[in-house]
Amino acid sequence: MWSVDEAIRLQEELSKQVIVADQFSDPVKYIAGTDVEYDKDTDLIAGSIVVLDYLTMETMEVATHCMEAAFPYIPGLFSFREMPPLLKAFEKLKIIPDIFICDAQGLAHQRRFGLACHFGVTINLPVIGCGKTRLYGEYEGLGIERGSIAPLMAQDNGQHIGNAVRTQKGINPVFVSVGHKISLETATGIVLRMSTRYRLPETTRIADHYGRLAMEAYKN
DNA sequence: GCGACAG
DNA sequence: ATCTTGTCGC
Repeated sequence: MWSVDEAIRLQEELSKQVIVADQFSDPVKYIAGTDVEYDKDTDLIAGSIVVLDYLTMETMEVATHCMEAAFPYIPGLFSFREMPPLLKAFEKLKIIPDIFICDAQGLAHQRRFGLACHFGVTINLPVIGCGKTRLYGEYEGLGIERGSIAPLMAQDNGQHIGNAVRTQKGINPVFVSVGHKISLETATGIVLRMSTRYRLPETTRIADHYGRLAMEAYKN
């Protein structure tokens, strides 16, 4: 595997490849969600990818993969832990989605290379980062209404690296940032559109559900 | 040295 | 991530 130093060098190198402009087919047909489940008493992790019809939000395909975690959880090196099962699940997909939404950060990362960037650059497809909690960057003045947005600013150079987004009135925001081949504005709009009734986008919720099932099935 | 720290 | 039911508040 990678040493911590090697992993950081790789991030610094690959981060140069991130594309922050919209590069996907105009009428978006399929949107995917990714998530990774953990087992509480083993090292097993399950990667899960679900493909939804962008307009109807109907589930079109599910792909999962269970394996042993090969890298520890280190804030900032998260992708080295969760990428392996996600790539395995990706290889099983028959439908190639137009856009992915990862349950983690993209550019809103200390080296501007969170899991959403690493995954996106690796598969060379559009990816949005949508984390449940903040990793890097500061924000203030986020409104209470659904649809409120506050810029996430990097503390090291003041760069606008993401958005804190209120997907439901009075509920904690999610943190949206560019993964690859999409703009922050487009990414933010898509996350809001996919978060119709809950805090998290449907893509993430459904991926989480199937990941849980896959873990159970694998253990039995 | 102390606090922060995606899942 | 995970341990975990009812409960406080709008």
